[in-house]
Amino acid sequence: MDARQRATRQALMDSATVLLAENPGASFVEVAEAAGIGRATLYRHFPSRDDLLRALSLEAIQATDDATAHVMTAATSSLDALRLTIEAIVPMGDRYYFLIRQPSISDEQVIGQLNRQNNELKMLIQASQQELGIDRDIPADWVVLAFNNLIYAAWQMIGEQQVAAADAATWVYRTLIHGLAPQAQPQTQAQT
Amino acid sequence: MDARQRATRQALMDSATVLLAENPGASFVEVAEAAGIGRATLYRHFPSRDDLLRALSLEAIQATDDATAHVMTAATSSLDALRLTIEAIVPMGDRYYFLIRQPSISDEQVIGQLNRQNNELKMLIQASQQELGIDRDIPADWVVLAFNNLIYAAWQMIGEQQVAAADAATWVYRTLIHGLAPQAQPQTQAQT
DNA sequence: CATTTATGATACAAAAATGTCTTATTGATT
DNA sequence: AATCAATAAGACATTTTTGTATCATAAATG
Repeated sequence: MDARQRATRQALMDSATVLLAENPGASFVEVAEAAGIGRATLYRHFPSRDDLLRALSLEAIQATDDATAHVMTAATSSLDALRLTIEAIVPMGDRYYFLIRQPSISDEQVIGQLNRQNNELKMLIQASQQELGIDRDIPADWVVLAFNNLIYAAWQMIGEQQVAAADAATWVYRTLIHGLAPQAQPQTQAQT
Repeated sequence: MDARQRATRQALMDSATVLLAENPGASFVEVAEAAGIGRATLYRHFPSRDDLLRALSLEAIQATDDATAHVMTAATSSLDALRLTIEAIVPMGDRYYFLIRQPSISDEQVIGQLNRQNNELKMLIQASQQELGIDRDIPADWVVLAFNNLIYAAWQMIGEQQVAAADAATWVYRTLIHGLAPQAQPQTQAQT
């Protein structure tokens, strides 16, 4: 029954994720071309555009869950968990980017899963605020938005400037937690 | 010749900016409906979709230029100029958001203007690095991306969470420069 | 008030996108 | 090697989108 079917399906989903991340309005003709398969085959796998979007979204959500599964056990603090999460997600590239950029996800399940992920992130942030790793005066919702958009910035940086994912992840964490002003040096203060 | 023509044109561009910022793939039917005008009138003003996109882009670029025109003379330092720029742009909402979200701008002039704006921002950032307001070890391109995406985050925050633009602008600057960790207090250190 | 001019409504045509179906071919499976 | 399943290619119908043209109406200008 299956062998090349699973192969084409995976190749299809991979190329579609990349394509739709860059151009969310791409047509099914373009999706099929990008995957190097016939349009009929595309429809056989995904009867409608919504089906494809839904499958790609759920796969991306699952992939981010997998990538961050180890975080809670490995982290020494909530702030450290945040750092590990960034390091896990930034290298995922298009997969996560796809989730952010998609404007019209109307599927119940997808929306539910996205809300769950955002809530988990928010709770992690609130825990960090309890532990005084993040200022309690900052709304947790702002931290969530800043987090997501800095991840997006990292994706752009990797794509446009050819930098390593690990470097980009470092900058995301640095920006989010310490900002880009020069770090206070733990050495002799400068005299006037 | 003109009177209601300019009126409808402005109302049209305003509503189109909002609509296309939220849904970049909106059809001309939707654009006309959102503006409350006939589809024929829309085509009379903008013969093609590209014409509309181009006009909206150039208007948005001009608007951001206007909003930041005072910055260079009013700023006390490059870092202060960055702060003033954030405070000027964040309240612009959809206008600036429109510029970021539009995926397919192929117009030469628009691309040129966007590059100019990004270059001006980059030079301001490099000046801040010279003045030690921003760490010289951070790539200026990263600061540019972080800047733009945090502005975007501010727009989301204002729209979703009903916060004041001034507050959002504060958080953007705080995140970008100092990060979200608790600020070092200039008072007696806590004893163990 | 008369004339010009933008507009709304509608009709129409061309193109693109979506979705279904059939047939021959190619690649797995046994 | 024989069979079965998946695919490519293409025909076809439907819907959406885009763009043009016409005409009557309403509003601004002189």
